[in-house]
Amino acid sequence: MAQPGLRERKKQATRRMIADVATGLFVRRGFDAVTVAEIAEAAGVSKMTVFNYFPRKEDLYLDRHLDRLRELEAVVRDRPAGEPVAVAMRRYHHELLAAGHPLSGAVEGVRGFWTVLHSSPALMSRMVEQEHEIAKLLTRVLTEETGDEFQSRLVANLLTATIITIWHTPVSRIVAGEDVELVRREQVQVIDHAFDVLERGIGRRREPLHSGG
Amino acid sequence: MAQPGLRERKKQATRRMIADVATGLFVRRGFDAVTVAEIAEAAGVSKMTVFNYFPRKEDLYLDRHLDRLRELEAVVRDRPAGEPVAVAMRRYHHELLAAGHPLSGAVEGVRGFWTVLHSSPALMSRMVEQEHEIAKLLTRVLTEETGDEFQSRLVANLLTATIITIWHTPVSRIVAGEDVELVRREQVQVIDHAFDVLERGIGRRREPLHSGG
DNA sequence: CGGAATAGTAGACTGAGTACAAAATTTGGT
DNA sequence: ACCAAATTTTGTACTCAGTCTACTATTCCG
Repeated sequence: MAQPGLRERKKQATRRMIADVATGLFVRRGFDAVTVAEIAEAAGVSKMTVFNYFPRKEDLYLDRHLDRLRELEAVVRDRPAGEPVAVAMRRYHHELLAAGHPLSGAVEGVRGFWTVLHSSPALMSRMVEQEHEIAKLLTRVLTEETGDEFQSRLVANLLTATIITIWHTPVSRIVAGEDVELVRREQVQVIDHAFDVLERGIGRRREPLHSGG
Repeated sequence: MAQPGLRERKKQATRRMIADVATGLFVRRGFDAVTVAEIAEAAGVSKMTVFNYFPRKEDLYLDRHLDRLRELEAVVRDRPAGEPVAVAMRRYHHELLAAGHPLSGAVEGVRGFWTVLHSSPALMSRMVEQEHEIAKLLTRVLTEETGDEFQSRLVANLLTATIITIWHTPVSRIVAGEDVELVRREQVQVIDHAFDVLERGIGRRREPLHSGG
């Protein structure tokens, strides 16, 4: 079994350290007001090293992207045989929420995260690009599975739109000052409603969301 | 009535001229190989003037974006009372196709356009950002109409995913070398199939796309 | 230990985008 | 035709992200 080895462990530590230093500076002073040279200096490392680990400045802040991609790929690939993707994805999001995972969006920390994100067009742009990469990933995986590229891309794009909406909803509510615990509780219905619409289509009339129950 | 006036007419002419010069250079030599300074020089204008008209270099190439937003907004706003958005949007895309409009995607010119687009990550990123702006626009218009922001965002994002897929499909087929006329003819079904899935959901089994008929 | 990989450094360079103040042009009124 | 205000354009200098290259330090493994 591939024991990481000193070299690999040092690399991961350096990577984390740089990202943490950078995030700290971004949160305190805003994304645009911090230069990469400053980050390098504060992290005790050369500017080139920063770019070695993070090809773009924005990636210093949005550094969980690869993990997310890997997880979403696993959700699709490892689902029970014959189970529709939407079902697996719905379950996954319920689990994220139940586990209090930051990516569920219904978590205290998103307030600060979102504020920094919104302060910089460059960061927003990169985030949108990452969402696009989710769609590309899902397209690829589904195409491998079914062989029908058009249908796969359509489903992948719709699925991604659903995922994005599910994330955006609690985040904007929390940023708007709503109670985190309340948002968290109602998020169960948000997830179910979004996937209901995805599975049954926007052409069907449905109950309004907060109709009690 | 506000006759344009010399000043305004000159501005529009200058804008067009700069965009045309830039596009010409991009097509001939690739997006990244052309500097803004060069474009300015070739257009007989200062670099600052270029940035006056186009805030980002990428906007020199993707300069129809505002027009597109305005049209999509009109499609939603001016649809017959009570008609579902998806129906209006489906009709609009059939009309684009029938009119041989470049934005239908099923047109000879997309080959060159797409090649340049794909050659540059910066351009691709900007295009994705523009697609995101479509979703934001639709969210805003639908929210104004219904008052339900969550539902509006969900529908807007799904609608945008559908639109994107509808555009991407003929483009990638044409780039792959398929016959433009064939793609154009089959695009009618692509549009209908995509909107069927949007309206009826991905949970329903449907006929495969090319089952004849 | 010692040579091969690999990680990190220094510093110069490119090019997008901004700041600012001076110069040119259009406008509308007289 | 002329003038003054408003607006557009320009030149210049600047900042900063990101790249390139040649050099040094560290880790790996036999």
